[in-house]
Amino acid sequence: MNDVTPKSELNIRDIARLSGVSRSTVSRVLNHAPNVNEETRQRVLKVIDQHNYRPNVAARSLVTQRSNVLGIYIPYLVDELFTDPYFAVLIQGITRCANENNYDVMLWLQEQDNVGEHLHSRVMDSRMADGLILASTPKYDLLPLTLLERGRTFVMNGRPWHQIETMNYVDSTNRQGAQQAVEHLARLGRRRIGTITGRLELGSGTDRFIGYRQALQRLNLEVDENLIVEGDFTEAGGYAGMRRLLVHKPDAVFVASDHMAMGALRAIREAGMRVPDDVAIVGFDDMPFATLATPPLTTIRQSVLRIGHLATEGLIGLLQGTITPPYQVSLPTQLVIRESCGFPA
Amino acid sequence: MNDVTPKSELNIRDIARLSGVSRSTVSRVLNHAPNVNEETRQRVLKVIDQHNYRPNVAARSLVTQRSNVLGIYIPYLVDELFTDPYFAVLIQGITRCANENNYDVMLWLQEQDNVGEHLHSRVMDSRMADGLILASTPKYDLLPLTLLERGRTFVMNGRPWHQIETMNYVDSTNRQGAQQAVEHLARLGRRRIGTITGRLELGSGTDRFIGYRQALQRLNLEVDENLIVEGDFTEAGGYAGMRRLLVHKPDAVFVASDHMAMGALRAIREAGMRVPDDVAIVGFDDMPFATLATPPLTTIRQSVLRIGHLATEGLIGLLQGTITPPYQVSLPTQLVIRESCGFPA
DNA sequence: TAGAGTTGTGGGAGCGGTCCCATAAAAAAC
DNA sequence: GTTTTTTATGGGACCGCTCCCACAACTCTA
Repeated sequence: MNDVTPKSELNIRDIARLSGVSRSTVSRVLNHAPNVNEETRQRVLKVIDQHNYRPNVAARSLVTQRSNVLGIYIPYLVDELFTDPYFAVLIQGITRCANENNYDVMLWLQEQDNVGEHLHSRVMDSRMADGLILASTPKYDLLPLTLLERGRTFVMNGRPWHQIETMNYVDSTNRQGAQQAVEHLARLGRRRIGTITGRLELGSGTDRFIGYRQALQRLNLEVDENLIVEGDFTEAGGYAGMRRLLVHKPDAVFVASDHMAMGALRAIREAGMRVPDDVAIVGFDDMPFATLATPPLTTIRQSVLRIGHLATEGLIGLLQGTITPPYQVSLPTQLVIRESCGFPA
Repeated sequence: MNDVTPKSELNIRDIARLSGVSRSTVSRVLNHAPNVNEETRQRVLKVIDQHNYRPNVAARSLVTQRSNVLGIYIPYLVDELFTDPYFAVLIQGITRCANENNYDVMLWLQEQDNVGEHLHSRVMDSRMADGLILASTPKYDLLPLTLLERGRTFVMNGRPWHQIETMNYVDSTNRQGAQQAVEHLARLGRRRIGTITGRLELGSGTDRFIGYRQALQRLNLEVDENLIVEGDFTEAGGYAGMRRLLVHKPDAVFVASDHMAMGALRAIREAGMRVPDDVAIVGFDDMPFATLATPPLTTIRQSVLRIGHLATEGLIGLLQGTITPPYQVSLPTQLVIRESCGFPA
């Protein structure tokens, strides 16, 4: 069928024979073990190099019981409508840290159809990954519990919904972030502060919403249900949400993600209103495009790259036993003031 | 170090013992081999289910010499400035098709620092993946040649720069697409048609530029070097490019990607000019956000999801011997008329 | 009813590594 | 100069699976 002669791979015995030593010695060279004569080592390395020999990973992991592979599980349809850069950046952060530590990365994405079961069994079946990172798992997704039950090692990105005491996770301080946003708007004299929430079945969505309410209460501002619209973290959701919100004439809106904020800005522009003059906007995430918005977006910064990095670092630590579970990290957020909410007087 | 007792995994012998058959029979059940008594099969399946047994992938691939893993290689820094949804969608297309065919997906991303060597050796060393998909490889990236030399199976996304006769690839008809764009602008009466090119060390960048020139020549329009600006496929590049272009007063611009077109629109807006009245714009890609632009973007559609799908399908076919190399696919593009270039009279 | 074919099952070898243990040679200690 | 320790190396067992071959029991054919 195939014209290419599959160059029969050499194995460790071949290398041993070619360099006149035993398999054990070759293995020692490969694994940087001590007690190998320098001359011998060089000889073996030369043969390895000449023949482009690479140890067979399957054989190696069969005996070591490790694969040096981390899995990323994204139970979240990468939105077709306006692809969310959040995940691209997160994946980047994870792979970078993984590669630095000599791990490769395996990817499991949610599909439209396999809403749960299929993907779960894929993830569970393939015992290929030593450990997993679960990206923003929704409330109804029970994979974390299953993994816990099976005794597998994993770190969640975003706080868990269940068994929070025992789970490993890295999260931003979403409540505090939302509070910062609302407090900033209040400080600028805004009083009718609305919100477009994120997906409430995600921890980040719920927590930012809670933070919003807490801030209003703390500031003794009325919580007007008309000024609360449920969004879904998409641009389209932000657009739709803002259109509904505008009817009730807010003078400021805390939008739970920059992505949605872009949609919100579009809706405001279309309505012929001005930002920040008529409506002030604060987003969340500080995505790369926040500075490019018109006007540039005031937002709450969280470093997604850093979240990915910390999650990976934690996972590797757990796997290697240098970290004792639970590994739980909260990353502070930061208010970034740009023009979409006007400057303080 | 670790409190969790690592639930000692059962192996095929355990399952055999527990269900009172031999390893061979369990193996037959696992692999849906014929000649297994129905009653026996059920008994074995029950034991497997009760104990959540999963065959060890390392052991299996050691003997079958297959891993059922595909690798994706992205030699392209996922841009921090304005993350390109192209890759997110491509990855989605690939993993979907891979999963449908019972393959898992491994990811290798370019990092800032490992500009070449590091990543290459990662990819080459890990013989874990049965085959690879290379996403938009630049001219100077010699990985395809190395892989070819080593006899490994891979499909390129975007046409190769070398050994084009023997390489497997899936590409859009970029030249024709660019021609469609320019011809459309000419048809609408535009004469000073400029372009912001993509990264010219990518096939797509070069081909779209070639298509632009060919179209002008075919239409007997002058090729004015002042109306040609080299871009890099980023939003920021589009913005910068358009600012330079505006000085020479084009009445239309073919922008080699929607992503750049967003930046171009921003530059035009800032300059106080109007689209399409003063400058008509045609993009390329038909990204999800093209409809959301102000004004909605006329563009050349290519289905990135489909490209990913076809590349994966091809790769799997090559691996399984149902496709004979070279596997070379060209996907037609399609002009999508929206408002950024005005409607035909 | 003997011979040939079919069906269901078990056991051995081997995939390509790692790691423990044995051992020879060299170096250090007394 | 003998004993002890260190250094360098080799060989066997094993990781958990697949696949080939052997073989028993049963069915079919003439």
